[in-house]
Order: sequence, then structure tokens, then C-alpha cells
Amino acid sequence: MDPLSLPANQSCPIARSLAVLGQKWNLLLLREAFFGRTKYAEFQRIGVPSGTLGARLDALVDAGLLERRAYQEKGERTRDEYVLAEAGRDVMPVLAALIQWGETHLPKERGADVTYTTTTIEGSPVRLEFVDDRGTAVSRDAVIIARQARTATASG
Amino acid sequence: MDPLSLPANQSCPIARSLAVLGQKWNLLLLREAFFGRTKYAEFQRIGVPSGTLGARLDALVDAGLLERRAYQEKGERTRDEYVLAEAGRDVMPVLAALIQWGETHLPKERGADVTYTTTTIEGSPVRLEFVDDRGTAVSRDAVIIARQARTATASG
DNA sequence: ACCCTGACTTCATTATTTCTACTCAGCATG
DNA sequence: CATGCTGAGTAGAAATAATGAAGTCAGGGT
Repeated sequence: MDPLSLPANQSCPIARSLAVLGQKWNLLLLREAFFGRTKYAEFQRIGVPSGTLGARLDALVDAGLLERRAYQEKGERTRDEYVLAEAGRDVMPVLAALIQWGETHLPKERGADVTYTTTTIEGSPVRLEFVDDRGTAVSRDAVIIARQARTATASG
Repeated sequence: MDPLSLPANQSCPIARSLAVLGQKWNLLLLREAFFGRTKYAEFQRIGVPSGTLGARLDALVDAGLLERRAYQEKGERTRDEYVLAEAGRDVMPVLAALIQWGETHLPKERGADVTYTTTTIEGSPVRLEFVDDRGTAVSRDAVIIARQARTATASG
């Protein structure tokens, strides 16, 4: 069943996000896009079968996460490349959250030769945190997910 | 193909996290867990078929995200309930990131009667942000995902 | 003009998810 | 104490999606 067929899930932004981001390979493709990969063959290298890759790239373009651009290298035919669009760049916190969770709870068994972290461009480490209106950090245990009824008349 | 069959993905904490969290329904089940749901029938209400539900609850327990507890209401037989374990509570930032992305990029078309937000227990809104070592907020555009080689000798 | 290369698509096979019917434990009833 | 009722949880067939290999197509080199 598609979760979004239930109205209760349609009104949940988690379920709506997962309809796009939850498809197999999509978040790994976006990871590659954040590493600067743009070409079909570069994406294919992560192990996604080519049939799936074409379908996923189309879906990510349709959803506005990637932008399709024609390019042509000299002596080559024209091809498509895929670069992060605004909505795609906004997926960074999702990836960062997954990195933090994975590094904490699924540390590599043996042969852990590579670590993933989030850093500033200059290289100093950054992490995701909950902050309140004044920018003060809030402990995760003090945070709850709230479902708020929105008055149909004056929501903004 | 399982992404983790490639060594390059095994060393990626995103791929490792998705092996657990990326299974269909799992993040929606955890959402319900954060809302305080613990019983089989409560989880079933989100639309997951019972066959899948049993398999997913088992997997989440095995992965240490949920803790299975026997309980018995008076006049009823003993049953199992499922409460968030430490690793499960740590999924909160992932859900928060998905909420923020969904609310921004997939706003409900019409009939948007409910909003999801993250708040403190007292009800003041909180949001996810990148912060550096000193707790200063860092713009998302200044953040990159870095793959760092870890010295193989001292890793254990 | 013809073959070669590599991006991208299509289709039969295979793995997952889903649906339906079933089992099983405990209580209420007789 | 046996019988039937209720709802949690489980085990198999049908539908759906992912996979892998073969095919298509555009350009360049010879």
C-alpha cells in the first residue's frame, strides 16, 4: 500500500517527504550529487542498475531536486548531466542526520578506513542540533514532534 | 542490488543507516512511536499490512531501535508492546529533517488542516540547524559532507 | 560509409510487498 | 471443564517493484 493513500499520512510531511526521498537509491544518488557528481556514469558507479538509475534521475528531476542540463565535451556527443537544484540542496540536513545516526549506532565493524562528517568549507566540523527561537541549543530529549491543527482561516 | 554489497557503500554511514531506516514503513512506525504509540493495533492504524508490520517490528527490535515488552491488561491475554530504545530516540533528528524538508518543498495542496513541527515539551518551536564547535549556527550552504580517511593502524 | 564507444532504454527474471486466511491465547458462557 | 468469541500475530498466494542483460542510438575515428 502507498502510505499516502491514507489521509492521515497525506497531512504528514514525513510521509510526503518519503514518497520522494524514501525510494531506494534516491538518497544515495543525492549523496553523490553533494560530492559533485553530475554524470550518469558517475552515479552508476554506486551500484544502482541502469534501468533503476534512469527512472530515479527522471523522478528526482520531476520532483525538482535535480536539474537536467545538456552538456557536450569536445569530441563527444551531447549528454545530460544532473546538478542539485534548490530543493535538492535542502536535503543536506536529512543526509547529515543519517550520517550522525549511522556513525553513532552502526559503526563499521572492522576495516573502518573512512569516516563521513559534516564540516564547513574551511574544514571545521559542524553538527546538527535543535535550537530554539533565540538560537540556543535544545537537548534532543526535550524535543517532541507536535501535530498542530491549523486554523483554515488565518494560518500564516 | 543491496547497496551495502559494494564496499564503498559499506563505509558510508548514510547507506548503513538506510539499510535499517530506509525500509518501507520503518520511519513512519518510528514517527508513531514518538507519538507514544506502543501497541500492534496502534501501529497498524497507519496503513501498514499486518504481515509487513510483524516483520518490521521484529527488524526494529533486532536493530535496537525498539524494545519489546510483554504487557497484560486485566481480562486480556499477555501481548507485546514496543517502546523506543535509545537508538530509536536518536532517530528524532532524521524525522525532524524530513519534516522540515516536506513542509518547505511539499506543502499540502489543499485542505492543509494539520502542521507538523518540532517543539520543546513546553511548546516553543525548535528547528534543526548546523552549528560549529562553539555552538554558532552555520548556513547550510557553507556545509559540505566530507569523507575523511581514518588511519588504519589505530582503528582497532 | 562503416564500425566503435558509451549513455540510456526496454524487457524477462527475480525479490519485496501486499492481501487473505489462518493460528493461537485467554476470557466469558454454560 | 468444554465451547465459542475476540483480536494479536503469522504463514502462504497475488501484485508490485527492482534487477541485469540485451538492445538502441548518437557521434567520432578510420
